[in-house]
Amino acid sequence: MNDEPQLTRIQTRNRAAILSGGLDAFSIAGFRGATLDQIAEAAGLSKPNLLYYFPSKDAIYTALLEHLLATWLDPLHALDADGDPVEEILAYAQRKLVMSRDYPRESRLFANEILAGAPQIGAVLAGPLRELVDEKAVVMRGWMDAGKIRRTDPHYLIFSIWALTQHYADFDVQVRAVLGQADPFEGAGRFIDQLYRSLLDTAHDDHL
Amino acid sequence: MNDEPQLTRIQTRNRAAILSGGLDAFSIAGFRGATLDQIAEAAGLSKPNLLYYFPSKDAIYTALLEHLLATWLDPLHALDADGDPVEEILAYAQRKLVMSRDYPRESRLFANEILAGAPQIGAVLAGPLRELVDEKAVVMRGWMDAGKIRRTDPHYLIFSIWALTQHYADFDVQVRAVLGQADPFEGAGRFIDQLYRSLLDTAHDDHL
Amino acid sequence: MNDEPQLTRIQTRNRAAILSGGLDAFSIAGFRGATLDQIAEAAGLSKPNLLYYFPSKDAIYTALLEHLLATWLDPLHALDADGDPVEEILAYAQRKLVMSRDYPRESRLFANEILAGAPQIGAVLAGPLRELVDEKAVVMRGWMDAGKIRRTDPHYLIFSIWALTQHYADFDVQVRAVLGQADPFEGAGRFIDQLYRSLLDTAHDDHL
Amino acid sequence: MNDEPQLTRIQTRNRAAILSGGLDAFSIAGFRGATLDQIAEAAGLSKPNLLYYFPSKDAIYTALLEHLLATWLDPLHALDADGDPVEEILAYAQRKLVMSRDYPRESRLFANEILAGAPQIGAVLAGPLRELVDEKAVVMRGWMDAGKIRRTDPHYLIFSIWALTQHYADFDVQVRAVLGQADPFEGAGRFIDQLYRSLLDTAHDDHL
DNA sequence: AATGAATGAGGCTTCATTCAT
DNA sequence: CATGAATGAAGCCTCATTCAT
Repeated sequence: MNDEPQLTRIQTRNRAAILSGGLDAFSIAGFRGATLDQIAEAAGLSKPNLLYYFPSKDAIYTALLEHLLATWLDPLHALDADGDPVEEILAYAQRKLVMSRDYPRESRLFANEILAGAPQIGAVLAGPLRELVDEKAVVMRGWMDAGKIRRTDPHYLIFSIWALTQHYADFDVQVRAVLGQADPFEGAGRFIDQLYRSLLDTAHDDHL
Repeated sequence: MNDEPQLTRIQTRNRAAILSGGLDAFSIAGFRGATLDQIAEAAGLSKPNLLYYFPSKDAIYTALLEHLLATWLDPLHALDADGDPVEEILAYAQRKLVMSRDYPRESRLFANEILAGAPQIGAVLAGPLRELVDEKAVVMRGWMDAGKIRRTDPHYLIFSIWALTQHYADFDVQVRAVLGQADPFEGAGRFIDQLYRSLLDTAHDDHL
Repeated sequence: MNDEPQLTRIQTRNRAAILSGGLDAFSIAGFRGATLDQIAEAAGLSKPNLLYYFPSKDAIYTALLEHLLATWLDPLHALDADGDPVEEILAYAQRKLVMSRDYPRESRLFANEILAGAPQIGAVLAGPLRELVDEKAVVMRGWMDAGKIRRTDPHYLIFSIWALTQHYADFDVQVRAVLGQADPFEGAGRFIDQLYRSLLDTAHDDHL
Repeated sequence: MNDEPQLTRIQTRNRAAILSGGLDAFSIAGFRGATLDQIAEAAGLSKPNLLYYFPSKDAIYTALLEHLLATWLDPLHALDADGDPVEEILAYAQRKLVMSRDYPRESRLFANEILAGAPQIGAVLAGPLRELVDEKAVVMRGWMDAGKIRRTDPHYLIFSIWALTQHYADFDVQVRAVLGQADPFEGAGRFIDQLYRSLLDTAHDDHL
C-alpha cells in the first residue's frame, strides 16, 4: 500500500536540507531567479550531489509546490458548516494568519508562482481550489440565507481573507519597514478579528 | 531648473517601449528572472540598441521602480484630513483598486521587489513611505478621537487596504481561475466598500 | 521567392567554418561523442560565438545531415533509363566512388548516423530513399527483362554499390593500414568496374 | 599455463552481462557517446558494482575489442589454399555474412572504432591484419596464376567481401528501411554468391 | 559482492555586456 | 541611432570515477 521507497537517514536529512534551501531561494527570487548554487550552498551540498537527490531544479520546485498545495488548503477545508458561522470564519482567518507567520517562505513561494502566471499550478487553481472555494461559498450563502451572518459575496469574502493574511508574509519587509520592526502579527490578528466581526454582524444588515 | 536632456521623438518612443517591455518582463519574472532578450523583443529593439538607451539591465529596473514610487503613493497623499472621514477612506481604497485594475504590471513589479526583500527600495519604505503612513495615521486617529469613525489601528487599516486592493492585480491569475474569468474588479469594489463601511461605522463601537 | 536571409561575408565564412568543423567532429565521433569545444576550436570561434550562428549542437548536426541528404542521392537520380544499361550502372558506381574519395567526411557522418539507428534521418530512409530505390529497381528490371543485363536482384545490386564504394571512405583507416598507405581509389575503381561487368554481362546468363 | 584467475559463477555472469551491455551501448553510440549508466542499466548492475568488475569504461571497451579481434579474423584464417578456389572464396564470403547476421553488434562496434580512426586497434590493422591479408592474397594470386580463378586484385577482392557482408550489419537500419523490413540476409547471400561466381569464372578472362 | 553517497571535470546553453562599424 | 559580431561568466546538467560501508 506504500510505494514510497524507504529513505536512509542521510537521504532524509539531505532531501530536507535541499527543500529548505530551495524554499529560501525560490521564495525570494522565483523559479527563474533562483540558482542551484544558492540552493546547494544553503543545503551544504555540492551541486552534483544535490542533483543526486533531485534530478533537476524543476524537480525541487515541483516538490515544494506539491508539498505546499497539500497543506495550503487545509485551513479552508476545516471550515465547518455546522459550527458557529462568525466564529468559523474568524477562526479560518486566524488559521491563515498563523500560517503566514509560521510559514512565510511558503507563502512567498506561492506568491511568486502566481505572479509568474502560475505556470505549474494553474490547473490546481482552476480545478481543486475552485471547487473547494465554491463548496465553501455555498456553506456561507446558507448561513446568510439563515440570517446568521450578514449578506455579502462569499467569494470576495474568501479572497479578502487570503489577501489580508498572506500580506503579512508576502509584504513582510514593507510592513516591518513601516511599523519599525515590531512583530506585526499580533496587531494584525486583532485588526482582522475586528474587521470581520463588523462585516458579519447581522445588526448591520439594514444599512445596506 | 530642468537638468533633463531634451529627447528626440525616437528617443522618447524607444525609452517608453523599453520601459513597457521591462515592466512586462520584470513584473512576471522578477529582476533576476527577466532577461534583456525578452525586453528587447518586447520593445522591438536589438539588444545593443536597448543598451544604448539604458546602460544596463539594472538601469531599466531602477527607472521603472522610481517611476512607480513617484505615483504609488499619490492615492494616499490625496487622503484629505478635512474631508468626510468614511468617504475619504473609502475613496482611497477605491483609488487603490482602480490602480490595481489599470496598472496591474506596476503592482506586480512592486510585489516582486518586496518579495525579493526590497533590495532597491528598502530605503524608501523605511523613509518616505513610513513617514507618509505615520502622517495619515495621525489624521485617522484624529477622526477616531472625534468619534467620526470607529476606533481601530490606523496602520493595520492602511495595510488592509493595500492588501485587499493589490491582491486583485498580484493574484489576478488565481482570482480569475477561481471565479471563472469574470472581471473581478466590480465585485471587489462593492465588497471592499461594504467591508470598510461596516468597520468604520461608529454604531458598532459599543460592541467592542 | 527566396526566404533565405542575406548573409554577410562574416556570417558566410563562420557558418561554413562551423559546418566544416562539425563535419570533422561528428564524422569521427558521432553526435553524442563530438563536443562543441572541438567544433568551436576547429572553426576558430569561441563557443558562445559558435552558438550565435547555430542555436544548438543539434542544429549544426541537422544542418549537416540536410545538406548531405540533398546531394547524397544525386548519383542515383542520374541513373538514366534510356542510357546503355551496363554503362549506366558502372557510371553510377564510379560516381559513388568519387564521392567517397572527395567527401569522405560526409560518408562517415552518414555511417555514424545509420550506426546510431538513424535517429534523425530514419524517415528519409523509409520515404524518399526507398521510393527512389524502388523506382530505379524498376528501371533495372526492365533492362533485365529486355535481356540487356544479366538477371539479378536490383535492390541487392544497389546495396552492393553503396557498400563497395562507401567502404573506401568509412573504412579508410583500415584500407590504408592493410595496403600500406597507397591511395586506394584507383585500384578500387578498377576492381569495381571488373566486378560489375562480370556480373552484368549477359553471356553468363546460361550459367545460372 | 593459465594466468587467468578462477571466476565464480556470479563473476562470470556479471562480466558477461557487462560486456553485452557495453556491446549494446558502444556499437550504437561509439566509445565517447556511450555511458556507463547505459551499460550498468543494461547489465542490471549499479554503476559502482560495474566498476568493481572492470576498472574503467575504457577497460570494458578494450575487453570487447580484444574479444572481437580474436574471432574477427577467423573466417579469413580458414580460407584454405588447398581447397577449391571458387568455393573457398564463396565460403569465406558466406561465413562473413553469417557473422554479420549473428553478430551485428560486434560488426557495428568494429565499424565505430574504425570510423573514429581506430584509436585502439590501429596497430592490429597495420600488423596482424595486414599480414594475414597479404598471406591470403598470395594464396589467391597463386590460384590466378594457375588459371583457377580469374585474375583480379586480391586485396580489393578481400575488401569487397568485407564491405558487402558487413554492410548488412552496419547499415541494417537503412537496408530494412529500403526493403520494408524483410530479412535481408537470404537475398544478400544469393546475390553475393552470384556476384563472385561471375567475377571468378575463368570463362570471362578473354573479355578483359 | 554490492550499494549509497559524493564529486571534479566537462558539456550544452544563456545572458549581460562590449566592440566595431 | 542601430546592428552584427563577440565574449566571459554563470547556469543547469551529465558523467566517469571515488569513497565509505
